Amino acid sequence: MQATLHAIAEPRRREILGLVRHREMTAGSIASHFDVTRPAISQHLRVLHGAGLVSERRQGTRRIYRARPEGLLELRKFLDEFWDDRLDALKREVEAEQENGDAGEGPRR
Amino acid sequence: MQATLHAIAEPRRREILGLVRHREMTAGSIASHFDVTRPAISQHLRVLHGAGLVSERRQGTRRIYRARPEGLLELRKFLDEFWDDRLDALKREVEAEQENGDAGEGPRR
DNA sequence: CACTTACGAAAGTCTATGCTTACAATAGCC
DNA sequence: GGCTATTGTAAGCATAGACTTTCGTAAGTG
Repeated sequence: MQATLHAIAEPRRREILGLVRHREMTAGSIASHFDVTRPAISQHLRVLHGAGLVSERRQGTRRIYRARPEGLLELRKFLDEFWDDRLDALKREVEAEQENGDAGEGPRR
Repeated sequence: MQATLHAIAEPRRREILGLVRHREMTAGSIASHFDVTRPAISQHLRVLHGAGLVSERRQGTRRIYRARPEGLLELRKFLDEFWDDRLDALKREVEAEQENGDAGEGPRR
């Protein structure tokens, strides 16, 4: 998950993901969408591939990339758990507050 | 969302989030869980707070922090959309493949 | 008021990283 | 075999960022 977060924390890499989200693209055509040099994009693609966020397929000398949404599964799970746990905690707090119902307490803070 | 990703891409900051996920904590008690200096944690807390991932409350000279799961909403949405879109695309591809049913094509790749 | 406690802010250091300019590798074409 | 096209790799550079030490600040306490 560290690799996933590190990969998508970089704006350019998220843009790349957006490009290959629906269709396959060669490294070259991906690079042509940006104003940085091709090797820079190549390095981003390596990071994305290393994190399992894109698949790489070779066709002759071309390399064809495509988004791999499964690569985001672990992160999604992390966020969902965090979210649920926190909401549960809020719920427990509210309930505890109601149980020791010392009226006239007034709004805290 | 850039701020959110930047914030949680750092492992130490995720640990901090884990600490204050269920309970409030002062900056000092948070820092005591790590082997780096207190100012380092203070800087992490500033990043987390700037990204809206923790709330900050002052009580005398103490600063009390707590996780703010709402701060993850936008990122969750981004991931969900990405996920759904991509699965939809896969579905469309499979259907298209079935429609032009040239049998004997065999498994690709 | 002096003293302590609990912090953040500022400045400097060191590493990580995104970028560039070479260069190498591999596949097709004549 | 040469030639071109498409791409990754290597090395170097400049900026970002995580950390440290030092200092400043605000709230209590005697």
